[in-house]
Amino acid sequence: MTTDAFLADCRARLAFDLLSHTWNAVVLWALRDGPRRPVELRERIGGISSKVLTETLRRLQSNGLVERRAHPGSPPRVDYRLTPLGRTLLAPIDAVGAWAFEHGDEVMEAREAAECPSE
Amino acid sequence: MTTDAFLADCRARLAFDLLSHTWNAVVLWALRDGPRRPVELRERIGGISSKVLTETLRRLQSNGLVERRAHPGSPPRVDYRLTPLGRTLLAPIDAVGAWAFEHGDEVMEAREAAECPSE
DNA sequence: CGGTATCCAATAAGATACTG
DNA sequence: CAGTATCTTATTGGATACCG
Repeated sequence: MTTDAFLADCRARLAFDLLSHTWNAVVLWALRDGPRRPVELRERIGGISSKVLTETLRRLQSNGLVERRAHPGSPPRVDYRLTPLGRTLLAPIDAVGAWAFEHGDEVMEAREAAECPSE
Repeated sequence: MTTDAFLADCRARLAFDLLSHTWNAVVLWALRDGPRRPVELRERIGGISSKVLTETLRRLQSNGLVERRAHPGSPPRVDYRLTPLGRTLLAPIDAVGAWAFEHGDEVMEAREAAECPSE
C-alpha cells in the first residue's frame, strides 16, 4: 500500500474516525474479555458518564463493532459484546496500546519540554 | 498487560490522544518517506488548510514526534521530518491502516444498515 | 439499572484575509 | 511560501435531573 493510496482511501480515514473518538477504543478494550453490562463498563473504565457511555456504545453498534442484548424482566438487564468484526479491531488497538506503554514516557518528556521551554 | 492496567495507565490514554486528532496520523503518515515541506504536505494530503496543517505540525512537534527545520533565505523554506520517536509510531498506525484496508467495507455496510434500518 | 433530555463549556476545524 | 489572526460552526463531552 503506497502512501498516496493510504491517504486517498476512504477506508483509512474511516479507521481513524473510529479511533478518533476518545472513548471508542477504551470501550472496545473494556469488552475484550467478554460481555459486559453498562454498570460494569462504567466501573471498569472510570470517569465516563452514563450518557457518554451510551453514546459511545451506540456509535460502536452502528459501526458493527458491538452488539447489544437486552434480557427481559425487571430491573432491566442489558449487556454488550464485541461482534466478530469488533474483535478484529483489538489487534490494532493493542498495537497502539503497546506503543504507548513503551514510548509514553518519551512523549510525556517532550510535552513537558515543550510546555516549559524556559525552565 | 491486564485490561485494568491498560485502562488505568495514563500512557494508554496518551496514545489515543495522539490518534484522536483527525489529522495527526495522516500527517505522520505523509512524512513517512522523508522530510516534506508544508506545501508538499498539503498537496499530498488534500483537504487540509494551511492553518490546520500548521496546528497539527505544532502539536506533533510538542509531542516530540516531528522536527521542524527552517532553511535561511527568501522565500522561506521549511521542512518537517519524523523524529526517531515519531518513526516508532508508524507501525501502530500501519496496523490501524491495514485493518481499515481489510475491514473497511464491513464497517461501511454496518453504517448503511444502521442509518437506513427501514429499507 | 439502563437510558434519555436538557443545558453548558471547551475545542476542533473550516473559510477567509493578511503579514513577512 | 510559511504562518498568523479572526470569526463561525459543529461536535464532544460533562453535569444534572428525570423516566420506565
